[in-house]
Amino acid sequence: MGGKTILEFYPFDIDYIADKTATIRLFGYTKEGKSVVVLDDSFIPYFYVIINPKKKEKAVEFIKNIEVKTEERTIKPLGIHVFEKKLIGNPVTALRVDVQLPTDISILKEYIKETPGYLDRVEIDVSFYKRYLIDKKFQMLTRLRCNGEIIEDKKYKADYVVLADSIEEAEGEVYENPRILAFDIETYNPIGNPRPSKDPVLMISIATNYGFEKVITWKRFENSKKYVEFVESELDLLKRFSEIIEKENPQIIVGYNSDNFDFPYLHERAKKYKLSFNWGIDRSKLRLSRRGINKVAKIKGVPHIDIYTFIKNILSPTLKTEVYDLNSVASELLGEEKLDGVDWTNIAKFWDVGGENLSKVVDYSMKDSILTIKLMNKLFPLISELTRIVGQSIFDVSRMTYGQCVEWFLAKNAASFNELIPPKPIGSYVSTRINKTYEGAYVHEPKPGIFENIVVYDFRSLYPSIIVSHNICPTTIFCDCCKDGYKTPPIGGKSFSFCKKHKGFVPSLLDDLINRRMRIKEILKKIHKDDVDYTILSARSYAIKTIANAIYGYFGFARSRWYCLECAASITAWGRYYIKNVIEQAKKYGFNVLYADTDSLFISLDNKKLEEAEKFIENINKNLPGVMELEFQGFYTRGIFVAAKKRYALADMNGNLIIKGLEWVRRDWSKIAKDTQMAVLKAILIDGSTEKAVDIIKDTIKRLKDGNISLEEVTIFTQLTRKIENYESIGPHVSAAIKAREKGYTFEPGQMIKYVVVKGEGSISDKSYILEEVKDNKLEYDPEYYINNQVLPAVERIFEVLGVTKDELRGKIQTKLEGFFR
DNA sequence: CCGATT
DNA sequence: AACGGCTAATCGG
Repeated sequence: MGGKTILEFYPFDIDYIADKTATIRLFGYTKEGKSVVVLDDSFIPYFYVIINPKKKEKAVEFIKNIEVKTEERTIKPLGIHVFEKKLIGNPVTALRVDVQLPTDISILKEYIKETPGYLDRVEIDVSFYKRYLIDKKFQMLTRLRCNGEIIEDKKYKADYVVLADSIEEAEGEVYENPRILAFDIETYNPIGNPRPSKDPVLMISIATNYGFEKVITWKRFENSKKYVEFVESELDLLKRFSEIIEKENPQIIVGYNSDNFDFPYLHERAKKYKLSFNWGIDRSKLRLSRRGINKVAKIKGVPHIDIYTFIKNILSPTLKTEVYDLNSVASELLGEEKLDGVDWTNIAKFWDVGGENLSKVVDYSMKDSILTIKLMNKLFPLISELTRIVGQSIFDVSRMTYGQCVEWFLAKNAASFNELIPPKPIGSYVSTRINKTYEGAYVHEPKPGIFENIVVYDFRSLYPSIIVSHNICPTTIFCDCCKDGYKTPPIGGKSFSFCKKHKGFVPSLLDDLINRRMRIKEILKKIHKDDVDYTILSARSYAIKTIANAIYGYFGFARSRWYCLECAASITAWGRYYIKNVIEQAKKYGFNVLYADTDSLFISLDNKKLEEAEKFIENINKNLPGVMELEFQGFYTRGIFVAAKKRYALADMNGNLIIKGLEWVRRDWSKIAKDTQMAVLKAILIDGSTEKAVDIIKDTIKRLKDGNISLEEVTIFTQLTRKIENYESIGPHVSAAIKAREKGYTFEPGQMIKYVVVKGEGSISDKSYILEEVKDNKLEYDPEYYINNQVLPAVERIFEVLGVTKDELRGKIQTKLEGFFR
C-alpha cells in the first residue's frame, strides 16, 4: 500500500466529512469490482452575494473583514472573487464567497446582508455534495479517473482508499451489472398493523441478482427447501441478517417500501437489543432520517433504493394499476404475482400455528424478495440513466419526483450558461403561486357517433418543441434587446414576447435533449433487441423523454426555482394555436374532423384516400417551424365518440381496443361495470353487433341479481385525499372509512379505500362498507345499486351514441329479461 | 332541484 | 411537492 497511483473507478455514492476542512468522499468500484473510497479535499464551499456593481470595492472590503467568533473557531471568508453572472437572464455582479466549511455558509449569510450595495445572496440552498456534483459534472456509475495517493485507513471497509490530487471524467463508460441485493421482512401482527415496539420480526428473505436466495427465521418446521435457514431467536435473526449483508457485500440494496417500513422496523427492533447495523463503507450505522412526511434509510456508500418510491414518483403515470402494492405492480410489469394462500394480515396466525403454515409464509416471503429483485432488474437501467441525466446521486435521484428531477437537471447545466441557480421560493411566494392559474390546452368538441377509417395524428413532443421553437424561457421573456421578439398568440388580451437574438437557457438544453434522443432512436432502429446496448439506450431515450416532458409543468410548479407562469401560459397558448390551425387546415382539405385534444387530431377518411391525408400532413409540416412536427399516430377501422370530451374508444385492424376516459379506465368504477362496458364496446366496434351487446348487459344483470358476482368485481376504489375529519361532504368512501374506524381500522390521507355498496336502508353512503368489513361480517352487495348506478350508466352512454335512449335500452333488456324491471 | 364537493 | 381540462356521481341544503 501507499504511493502515487492512477485509479479508474465508477462512483456509486457521495457525501462529505468536515473537521478542519471539508472533504468530499466518493464511494465506488473499479471495473473489476474492487471497492474504492476517493477523498477529495480540494473542493471549497462557497456561495454568492449579488451586489450593486458601483459598490463593488466597498463590498469586497466589507465581506473580507467579516469575522464570526464561536466557541471553537473564528468563521470568516477564505476568499472573494468577482463574477459577472446572470440571474434568470439578468446580468448581475456576483461575489463568490469561499468559506472553510459548508456550515459556515448558513452562519455568514446572516452577516452578509449589511454589505454595501447588497442586493441578494444565492446558491446558499445547494448542499455541499450536490454542489460538488454540479460543478464537477461527475455522473454516478460513469467512469472517473483519479490521480492520487493510496492511503492506509482502517476506518473504511474498502479495497482502496485514495487521497485524490485530481479527478477527471474518463470516457463516459457505464458500470455494468452491479451486485444488487433485495430483502423483505415479515413481522408478527396479531392485531392488524405490527407494532415495532412490541411485535418481533419473524423472518427476513434475501434475493440477489446473482442467484443468492435465503430466508432466515427463528421458528423451526419440517423443511426440505435449501434456501431456509433457522436461527434461535429474533436477536439471532437480526445478527444473521447483518452478517449476510456484510458477507454478500452488495453494491446496491433494494426493498419495496423499505424506507417507510422494513428499515425503520429493523432499526427499532435492533435498538431494543442494543444492536446496530454498521453497513456503511465507512463502518457507519444505517441512518434513518425524515424528508417531509416520509422517512428515508441511508447506508453510506451503498445506495439503498426503495423501488416503491421510484415507481410511485416516476413510473406511476405509465402504469395502469390503481394501487402500487408489490402484487399489482409486479403483475403489471413482470406478469408475475405474489404467492397465493398467504394473506398479509394473517401472518401472526400462520406463525402461531407453525408447521406447514409456516412453510407457506417462508415461501411467500422468498417470493416477495424475488419479485423485488426482478422489478429492480427491470427498472435499474432507467434509474441509472435518470441518475446520470439529472446528475445527482443514485440515492437522491431514485427518490425524486418529476419536479425535483427537472430542477437538479437545470441546476447541473446552469453554469454552462453563466446562470446562477435561483433560490427555492419562500413559503409566502409558494402560497400566492398556488392560487394562480392559467389557461391550458384546447379540446375540440367531438362529433358523437360511430365512424370508420379514422386517422389519428399528433404533434411529436408538442410542448418541448414549442419551448424550443419559440425560445420560451424565464431568461428570454420580456428581453430588452428585441423590439420584435417571438410574440405569443393573445393570452387574456395580452401577448408575451420572447427574445429572438439569444437562445434561452432552457430551450438550449431542451433542444439538446431532443437531438440526443433522436440520435439514440436512430441507433436503436439499427440494432437488435438482444444487443448489449439496446437496454441502456432505450432506457436513456425514455429518461430523456421523461425530463423533456416535465419541463413545461415545472415552469408552472409553485415550488420551482425557475418558476415562470407567463412561460407556462405561453406554451399552452402556442399549443392551442397550432392544434386549432391544424383543425382549420384539415377542414379546408375537406376532411371530417371528429375530435382533437391538446396535440392530437382525429379525422375520418370517408370517401377520401389515405394518400390525400398524407398530402395534407406533408403540407402542414412544410409550414411548421424547426423541430415541430405532426406525425401519423395510427389508423383505426372503427371508433366511437360519445357526447363528451376525452371519452372515446377505437378499434384497430388487429382487433385491439383503445379506450380513453370511459369508465373502463377509471378506478372509481367497479370491475363489473368496467368489464361490461368493455364487452359492449367490443361487440359494437369489433363484431358490429348491438344485439350481442344487449345480450351481454342482460347476462350481467342476471348474474348480479342472482348474487353470482364476486366481491372483487363490485369493489370500488377511491382515494382518501385528506384526514377523515376534514371532509365537508361525506362521500361513500369516506362514509365507509368512518364506519370502519369505529371498528378499529386506521386510515391515512392518500390511502386507497376499497369499498362495496351493500344491501340495506338509507343513502348510498350509508350502505358503503370497506371490503374487509364486508368479508368479515358476510355482508352482501346490493344488486340494485350495481345495476342502476354502475352497469347501466356505463353502457347507456354508448347506446345513446347509437340513437338508443336510456328508456329504449331498458326496454330492450326488459323484453329479454322478463319482468325484471318491475 | 341545484350548486358544491369529490 | 410537474401542468390544466374535463366528466360525472353523490351529497346536502
